[in-house]
Amino acid sequence: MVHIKSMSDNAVHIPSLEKRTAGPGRPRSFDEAAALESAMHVFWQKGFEATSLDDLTKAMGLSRSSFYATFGCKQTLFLRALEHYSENGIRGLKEVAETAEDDPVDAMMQALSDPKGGPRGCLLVNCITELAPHDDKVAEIGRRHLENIETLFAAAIDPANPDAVRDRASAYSSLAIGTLALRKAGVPADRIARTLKQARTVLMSSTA
Amino acid sequence: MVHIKSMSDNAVHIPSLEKRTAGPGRPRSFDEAAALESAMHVFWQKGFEATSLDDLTKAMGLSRSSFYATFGCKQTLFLRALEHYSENGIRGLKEVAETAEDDPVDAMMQALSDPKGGPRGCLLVNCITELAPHDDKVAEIGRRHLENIETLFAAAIDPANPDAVRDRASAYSSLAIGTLALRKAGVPADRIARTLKQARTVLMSSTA
DNA sequence: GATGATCTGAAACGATCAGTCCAGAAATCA
DNA sequence: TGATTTCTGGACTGATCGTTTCAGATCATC
Repeated sequence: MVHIKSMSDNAVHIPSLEKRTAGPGRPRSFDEAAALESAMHVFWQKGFEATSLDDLTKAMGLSRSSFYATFGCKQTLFLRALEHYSENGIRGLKEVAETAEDDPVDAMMQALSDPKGGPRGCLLVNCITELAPHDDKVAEIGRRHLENIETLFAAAIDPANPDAVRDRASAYSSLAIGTLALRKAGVPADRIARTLKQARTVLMSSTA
Repeated sequence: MVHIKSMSDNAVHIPSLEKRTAGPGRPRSFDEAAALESAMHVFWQKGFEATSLDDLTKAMGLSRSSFYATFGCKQTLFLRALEHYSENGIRGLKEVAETAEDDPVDAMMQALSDPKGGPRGCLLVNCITELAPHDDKVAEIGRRHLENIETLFAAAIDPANPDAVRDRASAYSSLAIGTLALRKAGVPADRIARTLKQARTVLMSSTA
């Protein structure tokens, strides 16, 4: 732990957000979005605390100087990575629901419980667990993410009246997220699938 | 991160386990079990990585020397703390189920979702999220813990034939654990309670 | 070619980390 | 009393941490 004056401090300066107009000078030789994506994957794999600046610069292919000139500091990059992850994740989940062949709810639960990230689970759930209790910004991003997931579930359950099934949507969401712990602990995938299917069958058969 | 040669290495030396026979010399002036308990709470609050030796010794009321003489190193203490937590937690959950006035399953879900640890959630779920993918020992302790929870649920659902309702027990367990993420993200308690109640009602009404 | 922005790589900063070691005080037993 | 063990507290090691700074190379515009 270093003197990072609480990651929750407001008004962090993010240099790269003031896009400079094309003019004289050497142009940026790396793709900022691609670098952000790479950083996200590192945070995803190792968590915030365990990710070092060397890990980041190595994965992003940047020198330390460019890193700080572009992203300000580790925490702001981290928050941007979280936002990026959330946007991507929600968009992806929406697509899963829309392109599902028969049961969109089932497809969403599958996608949440067995994410493309593999055993890394969901970056935001990881971060909520690791940091949210001590960091308001992370908590808020996490809350928004969970809320968006619930909204998608509600829409999938009853497109005509999603507000009425909000609690059930929340239950689906929580259940899928809960199975991530099983997966990370090494419980075999088929057992998790059975758990999910069982719950889905029961919840589906009910109209409550 | 330091050179901790992977926490998963086997055969870690734990000095305190060779209990010394009462003989000459100054007797130990602190309660090892109480110190372990204190350490557990620190890990619970901050996680493994973010907990420093100073945090530990301060909370445990030990000098650095006594700490290392008694517990060997941070990792072994940590693993002992996890075991201690799991035993306590399972015993407590069992008691909750046994002393529940009407619905033991409901009482268990409440206890899991709103643990005595408050916003810290469940220590083992936290550790699974933070460390299990990179640490076999943590993963194994976590897996055992989750399994024990499921067993308790199964016994509460159908004491006569718990094996038959294992999947449903797993669903209850995962759901309760999933709501911990909501809690940590700062979702209001009453909304979480509604989610839980909704799922419980539905799952209860079914015999599947 | 000059200017200016960005690049690189490396060095250095102060701080914190886990873990070791030591000297002296304190407390028990023979 | 003497032997033995644990106590405390602080100094120390070697490493890593996030961050800053700098000199020199590079590449675009004027």
